[in-house]
Amino acid sequence: MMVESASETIRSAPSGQNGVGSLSGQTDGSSGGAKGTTASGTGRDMTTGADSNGEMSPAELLHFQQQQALQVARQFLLQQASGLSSPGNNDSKQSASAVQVPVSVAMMSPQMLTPQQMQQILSPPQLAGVVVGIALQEYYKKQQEQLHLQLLTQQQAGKPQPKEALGNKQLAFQQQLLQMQQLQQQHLLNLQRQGLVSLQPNQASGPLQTLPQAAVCPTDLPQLWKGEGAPGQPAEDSVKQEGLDLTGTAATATSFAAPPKVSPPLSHHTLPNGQPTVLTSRRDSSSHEETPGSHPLYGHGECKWPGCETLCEDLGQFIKHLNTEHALDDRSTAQCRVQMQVVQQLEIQLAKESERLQAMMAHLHMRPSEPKPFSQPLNPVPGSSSFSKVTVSAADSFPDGLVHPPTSAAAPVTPLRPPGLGSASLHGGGPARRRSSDKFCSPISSELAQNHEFYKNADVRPPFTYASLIRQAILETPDRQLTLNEIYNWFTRMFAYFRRNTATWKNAVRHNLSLHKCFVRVENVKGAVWTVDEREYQKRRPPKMTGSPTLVKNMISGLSYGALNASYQAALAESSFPLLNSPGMLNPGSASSLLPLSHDDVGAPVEPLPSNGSSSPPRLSPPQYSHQVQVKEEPAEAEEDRQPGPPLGTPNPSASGPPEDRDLEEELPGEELS
DNA sequence: AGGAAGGTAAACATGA
DNA sequence: TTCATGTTTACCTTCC
Repeated sequence: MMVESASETIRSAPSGQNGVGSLSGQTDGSSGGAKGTTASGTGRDMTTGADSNGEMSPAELLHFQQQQALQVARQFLLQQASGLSSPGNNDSKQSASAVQVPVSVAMMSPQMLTPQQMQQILSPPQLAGVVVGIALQEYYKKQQEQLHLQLLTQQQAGKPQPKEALGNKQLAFQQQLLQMQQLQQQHLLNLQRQGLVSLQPNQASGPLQTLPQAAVCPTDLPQLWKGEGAPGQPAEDSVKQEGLDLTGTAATATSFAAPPKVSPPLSHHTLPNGQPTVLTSRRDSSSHEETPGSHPLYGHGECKWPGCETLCEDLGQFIKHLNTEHALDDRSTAQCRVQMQVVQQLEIQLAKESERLQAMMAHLHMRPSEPKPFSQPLNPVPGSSSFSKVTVSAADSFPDGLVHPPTSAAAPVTPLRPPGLGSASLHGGGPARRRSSDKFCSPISSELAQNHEFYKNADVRPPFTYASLIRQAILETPDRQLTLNEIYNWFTRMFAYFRRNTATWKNAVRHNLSLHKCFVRVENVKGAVWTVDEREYQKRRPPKMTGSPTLVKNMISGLSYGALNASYQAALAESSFPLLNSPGMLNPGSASSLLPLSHDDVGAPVEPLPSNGSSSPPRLSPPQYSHQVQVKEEPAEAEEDRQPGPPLGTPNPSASGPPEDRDLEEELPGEELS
């Protein structure tokens, strides 16, 4: 049975059922890998093209390459001089894989690293050395290729070139290469000393191979792109990547270059559901600023070609400039290759990060103490007990009121339990059925408002009961009514968790709708819609009064709704004000929905309800549904509910309660009390 | 230990 | 017939 449900989930999810088809690809990471492969292949193609499409004469080419080599060497020496060892020696533990830097930090951090934080980690000055190493490697290879090309060209073309001249040049070039090799080795040793590289004997000749995950710091790329230019430029300036705008096509993938334009490096590559878009995202990111009359390499009146910045008045001029200055030549090709390498590195890193994200999310689906084997993160077994025990205490509002859940990296943010909430957050090893918000203080609307993005992206089961979720879904709508399918859609829209196991939770939703009296089915012209009877909902579950269960019980059984309502407020005053004051409460969606609700549910008990007689729908919450409300009518209970006159002097918000009070009232329901 | 609440599964009915 | 919707029951787990 479970298997069937799971398979159904798998089938139904991509089918777009209930309008969630757009989410179907969220967990499919294969595309990224495929694209990555494509990128690699393209890179090789480009390399080949560079070799075969050279238009410069060998002498020019050699000169050009030498200039580049010198420039790179200069930068390298600068890096050496400025000291790659940056502030934290602890960084020396960031070994071979620079990716491990965010890994360790992220894992140790109580909160997930934001892309900005990752950026800070990935692009500190010490990483410049890595980049220089890559640059050296790149240009070293290129020099070799060009040298080989030169030789081939000369042999085939049979150009009558003085052997001596060529020999001298080759000699000088080879010396240069030798120098570069030495620099490479020196650089490698330097990196090794600092722990940036774990040197392996067979890789000593190629730093790049030792840095497969090295985070290419694009801030250094301009140095490469500008390598042949401004030879007299002070080295310091070359490090500053001054004025470089990397927001063009090439740099959008690495747009975390210049500080003012700092943007999360991964955010551009991560869909809201957390899936990397890899290459497509590069296109997207480059095209996002593309307008019908623009060009991805043209923006803000200047050429966005890496290291160019040539001012162009209009697009036409730019096109002309592009065709003249950035035609297909070795230089452009080399720049492309550099850029591709950057992209490749980022893709590798992205793949690593995505993998880590999956592992983290999978981990979060298991309780830490859960000895069960690692379950399939992307397709949890529906109905399994382990699945039910997912409850990461995401309901716990973060004390700082921040929305910790990420907006870009698909919420690896672990909803870590705020220390201050103590056991309430744990709710005792909480299986999902003990939704924290149901029994404790976190209001669902507040919680959802605060962690909306998190639940939207992270495959974490929301710590709310189905009933509270359904209620929230209904209350969020202006009309306070939803069809079943709309409720489904709300679930899938709001919670990544509910984008799978559709058969399970949909059944649960229907079950809850039918089971709980607080959900009223209203026959509409179009069909049936579901509304919420707040009174029933609040009556449904008693507030968990701290320290006095008996009191609660007495209240439930003996007091009228008004008294209960008063107790709600008392409890609220004690426990929930901080939460209610949280920014989440000001969420427009929830707030807008709260006001009328308060009017409805709070006012109802005090109003002379029986005006409609006992036959009237007792749980007719929304006034607009004065028409036929049917189903699930419990006249007896309704009569009970209608015992007017809150004896305990319940504040009657329906009379003249300020909106704030109404909001508070709305948040009063038992589930939101502690 | 037992009840309450909630989650899950399933059977069944109904209507489009 | 199939599917969505709705109802109901049963069983389970967890908490109190």
